[in-house]
Amino acid sequence: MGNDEHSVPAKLRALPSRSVNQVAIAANRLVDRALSGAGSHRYRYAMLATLEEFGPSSQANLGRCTGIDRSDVVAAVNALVAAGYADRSPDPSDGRRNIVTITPAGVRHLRELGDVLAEVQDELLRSLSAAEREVLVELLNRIADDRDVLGAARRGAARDGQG
Amino acid sequence: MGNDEHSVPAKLRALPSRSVNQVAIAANRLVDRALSGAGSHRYRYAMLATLEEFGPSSQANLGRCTGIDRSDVVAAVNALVAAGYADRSPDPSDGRRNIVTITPAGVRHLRELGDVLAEVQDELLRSLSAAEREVLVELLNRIADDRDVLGAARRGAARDGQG
DNA sequence: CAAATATCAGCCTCACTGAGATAT
DNA sequence: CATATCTCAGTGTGGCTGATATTT
Repeated sequence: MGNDEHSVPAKLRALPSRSVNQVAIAANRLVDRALSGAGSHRYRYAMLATLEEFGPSSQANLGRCTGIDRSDVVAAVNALVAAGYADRSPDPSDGRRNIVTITPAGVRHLRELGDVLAEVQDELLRSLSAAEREVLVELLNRIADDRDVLGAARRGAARDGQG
Repeated sequence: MGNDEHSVPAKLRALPSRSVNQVAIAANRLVDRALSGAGSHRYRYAMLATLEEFGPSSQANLGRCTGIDRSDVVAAVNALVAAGYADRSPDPSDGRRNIVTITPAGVRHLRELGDVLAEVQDELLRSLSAAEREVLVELLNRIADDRDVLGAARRGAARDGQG
């Protein structure tokens, strides 16, 4: 029989969509394990980071900034509020919206999770030099930005605010 | 309110695990749509490519080469056999194994899917130059190889065959 | 009326687990 | 006996859809 040692076919190694997916699987495994060990979750980190960097935000906007589905934002905000890491209050100037605000405890939690995640990235990327890591992230973000525009346009967003 | 135009926080943009996941989501969306349009599936392409490149193989080995779980290999092989793209027969020299072989129709199907996938890659990576695409794949494969060794070791594989 | 928001209820699939029967 | 293979049954969850109520 041809190949009883496991090696990946050239056709698959040369397929970017596949390589990126394999790495994403590994990355998510590491991240999810680490964050759940820290009593948190990918989505919550993303939302806390957004709230800290951009200030209070509607839930819809949180979804846009993080790429998390509107439907899942609800649950994640619930968790943040329940843990005391965020406050949710109705927007006085727009009755449709809730304004979500990060709390001091949320800021502390964000820092902790940031430390945890830094270790995870280091583990994930240990086979890459610092320069290579930068290149990788730059290329990935270029693709993500490119595709995200379409996604947002298709969904009819990217139209409110400073737009 | 801080940021009503949707832009991604720096903390998230600088997180490789996140960037890679965003791109993987976009990639899988494109690939799955295209392959299902061609009446096929990611897993089936991976297995056909493996069978063509390495020759007939046990199902367990197919799983190792493609990174597809043993459990999902069963269903994918079923589909290939039902479509006439592969044959499955018991291994005369090892009663535990099935030997899976690609058929001529399977080879033709593989080529078709290869064409479809080439277009998809081009669409996914349209914001990158040819050189950048190569760099991206090289870096991703380095990570995947690195992490895969561990995964295989943890699972107790990478022990049979040529060692 | 059209469009945006928050929420809920639920879907599908992928990656994965556990256990079994069989064979080495 | 320990280990490997194939198979099935089932799980968790991530990303997503559809619908509703509310407000703009």
